[in-house]
Amino acid sequence: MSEELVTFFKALADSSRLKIVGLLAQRPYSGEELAALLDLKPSTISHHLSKLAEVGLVSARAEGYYSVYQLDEQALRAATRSLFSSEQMSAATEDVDMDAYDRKVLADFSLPDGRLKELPAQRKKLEAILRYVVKAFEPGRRYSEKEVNEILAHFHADTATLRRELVGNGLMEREGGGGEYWKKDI
Amino acid sequence: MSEELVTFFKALADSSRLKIVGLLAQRPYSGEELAALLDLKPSTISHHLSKLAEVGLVSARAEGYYSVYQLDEQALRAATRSLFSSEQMSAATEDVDMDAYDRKVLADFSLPDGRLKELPAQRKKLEAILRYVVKAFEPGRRYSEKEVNEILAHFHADTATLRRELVGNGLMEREGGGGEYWKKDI
DNA sequence: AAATCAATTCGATACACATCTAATTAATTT
DNA sequence: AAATTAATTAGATGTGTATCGAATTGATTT
Repeated sequence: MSEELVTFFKALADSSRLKIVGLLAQRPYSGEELAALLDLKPSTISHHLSKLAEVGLVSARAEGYYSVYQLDEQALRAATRSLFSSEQMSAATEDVDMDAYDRKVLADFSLPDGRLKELPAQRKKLEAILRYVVKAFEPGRRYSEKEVNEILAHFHADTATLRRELVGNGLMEREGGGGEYWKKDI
Repeated sequence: MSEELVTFFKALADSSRLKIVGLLAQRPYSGEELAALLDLKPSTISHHLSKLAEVGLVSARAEGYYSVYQLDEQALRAATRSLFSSEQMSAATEDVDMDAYDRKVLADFSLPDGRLKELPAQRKKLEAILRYVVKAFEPGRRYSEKEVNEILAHFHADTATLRRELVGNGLMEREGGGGEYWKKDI
C-alpha cells in the first residue's frame, strides 16, 4: 500500500518538523527544550513528535518525567535508500486503474447503441478505440477481408480505415497475398 | 534556506501526486490521460503538475495542443542523494535560535531585580543557569574563593552550591591547594 | 472563419492540519 | 501527602490546500 509513503512525506512536509529532525540529528532533546528552541507550545511539539514517531523517524525514552527524543538514524538511512526505488514507484501506482483512459475515450466516442460516433483524429484516442474494437475478434482464428469488414461494420461504417489502422497499429496481421487477417496475440 | 526542502516534501506529500510520479516513472503522459487514470478533472491535474514542476521533478513539452509531461529522473536521483545529507540537516536548523532554551530557563527562574528565585532541581536547567552565571567572570583572570562568592551572591544566596556546580559542570576550574578559581576558556 | 480540443487560470468550497488553551496524566520533589 | 513539572490529550480556531466548475488561452481541425 502506498498510503505509507504519503504518510512519510507528510511527516516531513512541515517546517517545524524538519527543524526537529535537524536538531535531533545533532543530539537527543527533551520536548521542553524543543518547545523553547522552536518557540512553540509543548502540546504542539507533542503533536509533531507523534507524527515523526508514526513513521519511525524518532523514538522516545523516559528519563525522570522527561521524555528524551532521538532520531532513528537507521530508519532515516533506510528511507533514503528506498524512497524512490522502483518498488515504491509501482506501489504508488498499484491502485491506479490503468484502463480508465481507454474507457473514457470509448465512452466519449460511443453512441447509445454501442456504435462509434466517429473515429478519433488524435492518435492516442484512436489507439484506445482500436484496442477495444480488436476484442471482437477471436484469437487464433483467420478471417477473410469480407468477414473482417462485417465485424468492423458493427462499430463504424468506415471499415477500410478501421482495418488499415488495426494492422498499422500492430493489433492485427495480414498475410501478404491472400487477404487473410488474424488477431495478433500479445 | 530550508523552505525549499519543505516545498519538496510537500510536493510529494499527496496521494495523487505520488501516483502521477509513479506513472511518469513508466513513460510520459499527457494531462488528459492522467486525468482519466486518476479520475480527476484536468484542472486538478494541472494544479498537481505545477507543484511537481515547481520542485523540478517533472517537465512538459508541447505536442500539438497536448502537453506531454515527463519525469526528470536526474532531479529525482539528485534529490535521493541529498535529501538527508548533513547539509540539508543544518540548513533545516539554521534559523533556529539555539539560545532560546537558556533564555527561557533564565526568565523562569529570575526575579525582576535579576536575581535567581531558586536554583533549578533539573540538571538541564541548572546547566542553563550556570552558563549564564559564568558570564559574570572575566576570562583569563584568577579569583580567590572569597571573590567568587561575592560575585555569585549577586545571583543567589547559596553561593556554595553555585560554586561547586560551576566547577562540577566544567565551566570553572579550581587549583587543588590554594583555593584559586578561574573561568575555563572554551 | 468557425468549431473543436487540451491546458491553464480563477473563484468557490470543503476538508486537512498546525497551533493554541485547558484539562489530564505520570513522575518527581518538597 | 501536597505541590511541582513535563508530557499528552481533547477541543477550538485559523490557515492551507485538494478539488471542482466556469471562463480563458493557444493550437488544431474542419
